[in-house]
Amino acid sequence: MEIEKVYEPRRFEPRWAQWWVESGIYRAEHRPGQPTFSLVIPPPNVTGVLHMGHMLEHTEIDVTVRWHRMRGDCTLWLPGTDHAGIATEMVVARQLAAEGIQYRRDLTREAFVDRVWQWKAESGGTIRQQMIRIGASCDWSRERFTFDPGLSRAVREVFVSLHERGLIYRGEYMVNWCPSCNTAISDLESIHEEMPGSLWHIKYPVIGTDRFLTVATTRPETMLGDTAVAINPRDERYLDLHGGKVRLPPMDREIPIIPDEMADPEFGTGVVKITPAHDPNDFEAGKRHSLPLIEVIGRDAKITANGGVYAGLDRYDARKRIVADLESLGLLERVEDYTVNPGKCQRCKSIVEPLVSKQWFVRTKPLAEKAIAAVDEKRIEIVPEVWLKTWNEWMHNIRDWCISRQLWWGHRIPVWYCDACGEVVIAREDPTECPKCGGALRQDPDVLDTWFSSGLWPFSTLGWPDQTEDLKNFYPTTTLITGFDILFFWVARMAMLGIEFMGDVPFHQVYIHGLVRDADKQKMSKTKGNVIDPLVVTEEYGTDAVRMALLTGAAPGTDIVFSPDRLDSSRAFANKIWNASRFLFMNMDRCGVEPWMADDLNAWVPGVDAPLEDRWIFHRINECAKESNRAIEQFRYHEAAQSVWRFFWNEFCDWYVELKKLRFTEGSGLNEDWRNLLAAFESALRLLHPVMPFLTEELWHRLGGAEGKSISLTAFPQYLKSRNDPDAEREIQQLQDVITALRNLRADFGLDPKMTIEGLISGVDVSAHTLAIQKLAGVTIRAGVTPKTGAVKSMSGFTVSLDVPQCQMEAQRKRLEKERDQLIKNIANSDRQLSDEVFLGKAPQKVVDSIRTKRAEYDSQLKKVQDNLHAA
RNA sequence: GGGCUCGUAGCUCAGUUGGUUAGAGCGCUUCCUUGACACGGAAGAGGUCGGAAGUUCGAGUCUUCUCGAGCCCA
Repeated sequence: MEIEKVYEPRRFEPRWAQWWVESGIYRAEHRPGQPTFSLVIPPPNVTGVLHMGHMLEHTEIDVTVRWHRMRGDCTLWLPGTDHAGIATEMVVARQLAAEGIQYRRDLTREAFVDRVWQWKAESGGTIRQQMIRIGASCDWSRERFTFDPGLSRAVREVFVSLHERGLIYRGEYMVNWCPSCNTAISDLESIHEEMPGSLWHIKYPVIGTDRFLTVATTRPETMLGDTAVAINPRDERYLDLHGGKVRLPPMDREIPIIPDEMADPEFGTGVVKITPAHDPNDFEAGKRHSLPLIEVIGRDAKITANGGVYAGLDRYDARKRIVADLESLGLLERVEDYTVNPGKCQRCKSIVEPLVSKQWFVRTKPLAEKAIAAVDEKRIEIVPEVWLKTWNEWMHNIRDWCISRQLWWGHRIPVWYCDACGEVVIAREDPTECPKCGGALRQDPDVLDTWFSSGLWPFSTLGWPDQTEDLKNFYPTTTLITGFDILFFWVARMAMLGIEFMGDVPFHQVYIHGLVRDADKQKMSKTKGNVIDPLVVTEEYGTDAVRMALLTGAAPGTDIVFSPDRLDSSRAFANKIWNASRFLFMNMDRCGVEPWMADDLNAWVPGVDAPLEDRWIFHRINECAKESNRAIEQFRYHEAAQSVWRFFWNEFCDWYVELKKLRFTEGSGLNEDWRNLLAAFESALRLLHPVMPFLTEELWHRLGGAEGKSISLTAFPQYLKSRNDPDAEREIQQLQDVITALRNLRADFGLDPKMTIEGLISGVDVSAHTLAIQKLAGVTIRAGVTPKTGAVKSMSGFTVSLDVPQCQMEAQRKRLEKERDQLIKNIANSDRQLSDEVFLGKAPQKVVDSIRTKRAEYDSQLKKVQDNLHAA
C-alpha cells in the first residue's frame, strides 16, 4: 500500500470536508427512545470571516458534538448566522459610498434593503464555506439566518406578546446615541474607556450676591443645557444658599441651586452642574426635582438652536469656544488634567452622546428574575463556575433594554401610528388601516436590536412559533459553548426569552471558553496587526494540528496562548500518527496482510492467551477511554487532548509498536497478532477522532473502512471495568522499568548505542522478555548470578548490571554516591515523620502506611547502593 | 469606586475534595540518521510553587495582608 512519508493534510482534508457535507451524514434524525444532544451555534455575524475565536469555539463544539454522535446520541449541531444590523448596514453603506451613493439620501429604504440582500447573497456565505473547510460537523440542512422568514415571524410574535404582557414599552429615556452610526445603542454596546481629558472649574455667579459657586465639569459644552446646580444638603459651606439661584454664564439664564445627595462634598468644590438632557445621572436628578430638559446637542452631535450663539457648532468646537469665552469673562477658575471615561460606540468607536429620546424598551426585571432562578436552581449550569458571580452581579442590577435602532437593516418594529386619531397599533399581521378611525397608518421607522432576534435563536431556529417536531425533539438544547464577551448580550437574553416563551430553559449547560491570544499573550486585534488567520494556518499545518494546538491549551477558565511552537508540536504529533500507520501498512504488505476491519471492532478483545503487549495495549485503550470520556464530559478539553496524545505517542508508538515489531513474520497473513494490532490501532483512531477528525477519517479508510462509511459514525471507546488487565499493566511496567534502567546505565557509561552488551538482571523474572530487552535496550542476558563489575543499578524491586570494562568505573562511583545521598535524605525525612507522635495520631492510616512502605524501600535500596559502592 | 482572574521549570501552561521526591509541551544539554517517523529515537539538566504571616500533624492547594499583571462593571 502506497503511503506518503510525511503527513500532508492538504492532500486529504478538503476531500473529507466536502464529503462530510455532501453525504449529509451529520443530519440529525430523531429516533424515539434515543438520548438527544442538541446545540445551536453562537451565530457568527453574517459580515464576518472566521477568526481564531471562532476556530477555538468551533473546535470545542465539534469535539463535543462528534463525541456525542460517537456515543450514539441523536446529535444536532445547528449552524447559522445573524443579520448583524449595524455592522451589515455599515458594510453596504461603505460599498455604496464607493459608488458615490449616499444611501439615506439617494435610496429608498426598500432599495437599500434589496441591496443588502444582494450583498448577502454574494458575500454573506464566507463563514459558511470556512466552517465547511475546517470540518465543522454541523447539520447544514438546518442552517438558519436571523432574518429568515420563520425567524422574523418569531421576532414579531415575541415583540407583540411581550407588549401584551406589559414587558415592552415606549419611553422617553436617556439613550446612548452614536452620532456616526446614527442610532441609539444599548448600554452594553457603549464601551467605557479611560482617556486623558480635562476638568474645567467654572464660576457661576450667585444671584443677588457677589459670590460665585465653582462647578467642576469634564464637558463644559453641556452647560448650555444646565437647568440647575446641586449642592449636598448637609454641606455646611452652602447652607445659606438653599433656595438661591445662579446665573448660567454663557446663556445668561437663571437656574436654581438645589440640594441633592448626588453632590459629593468631598469631590471638587462639592457643587455639580445638572444637565438633564445630556447626562444619565443628571437625567435622574432632573426627574427628582422636576427640572426642565433642554436639549442642546442634537443627533448630529452639533449644538442645537437652544445653544444660543453656539448653535450649529460641533460639540467639541463648541467646547473650545465656550471655554475661551468663559476665560475672557474671568469665569474660568482653572483647568486641571483629568482622566475621563466616556462611552464609545462598540462598533465605530465614536464617543456616544447621551440623549433623551423616544425608544422602545424591554422591561427586563421580571424576565431576569426567572433567569436568575434557573441558574440558582442549576437548571442552567454555568461552567466554569467563576462566571456565576459575574452573571449574578449583572442580572441583579439589570437595566431595561433599549431595543430600537435607527437603522434600515433589521426587523422593523411592528408598531403603526395613526396620524389622524393618534391610535397606536401593535400587531402580528401588518394592518392596512387604522382600526379605530380607518385612517392611514405609518409604521415605526426603527428596527430591532439584532440581539433581540439572537435571543430567540435556540427556539426560533427550530421552527417556533410553530410547534414543530424539531422543537419538540431538540428544545431545550443540551449545551451552549460560547465566549464570556456575550454572556450578557446573548446568553442572558436567550435565558430570559427562552424561559418566558418556551416555559423552559434554552440549554442546560453553558460552557464559557477562553480567549485566544498571540504568543506574547496579547489579544489579537486588527489594529495591533497580530491576528492569525485560522484558514492560513490550517492550510499550512492542517486543520487537525490547529485543533490540537488549541485544545491542548484550552483549560477551563484560562485564555489560550496560540504560538507557532504549539502548532509545530501538534503537527509533529499528527506526523507521528501518520507514520505509525505508515509502519503498519508497510508491514502489512511485507506480511501479506490485506486491509482488515472486524464487523464490530468496539467489541474486539484479545484472547486470554494473547501476547502480553496486546493485552496491555487494550488495557491502556480502556484507560484512555475512561479519561477521555470524563474529560470531554466536563469540558476539560486540554485533558482529553493530552490523554489521547500521551496514549498514542508514549504508549502506542513508543512501546506497543516497538514490542510488536518482534512478532512480524513474513508471509504470516492475517494472524492473531495482526488482528490484535489492527484492532488496537483502529480503537486508537476512534479515541483520536473527535480531536483530529480528518487524519483519523483518512487513516481509517486506508485501514479498510468501507466507502460511504465514516469513522465519525463508529462508536467512541467506552470504559469497561471488565477490560481492566492489572496483570498485564504490572508486567509491562516492570519490563519498561528494566529496559529504562538498562538504557540509563548504558548512557551513564557512554556505551556505543550500536553495541550489544551482556548483562544480568536480578530480583525480577524477565525470562519471557529477553528478546524485547535485547532489541530495546541492546542487552543480552547472560548466564550466571554475579555481576562482573560494578556497573550496577538498583531499582526498587530489582537490580540490573552490565558487563563493562573496569576503566569506566569513575562515572559509576559518582552516580552511586549521588543516589546514596538522596536515599539517606529520604530516609531521614521519613524517619522524622514516623517519629512524630502527633502526625502518627492524626494522619490517616493509609498515609502513615505509605510512608512506612517507602521507608522500607529506601532502606533496602540504600543497602544495595552501598554494596555496589564497595564493589566499585 | 465595586467585583473577578492570574502570578508554579528559560517559555506557555496543567496540578478535581490540603497528604509529603510538584507534572506536560516547547526550549536546552549529550548521544544516535537502526527500513514508520530527524515533524524522529535514547538519556539528562532544570522549579519549593510572587512575598509575608496564619490555620493544620501536614499547604502549590485554605485564611489574611502585601507586591505585580490583566479583565469586567459603575
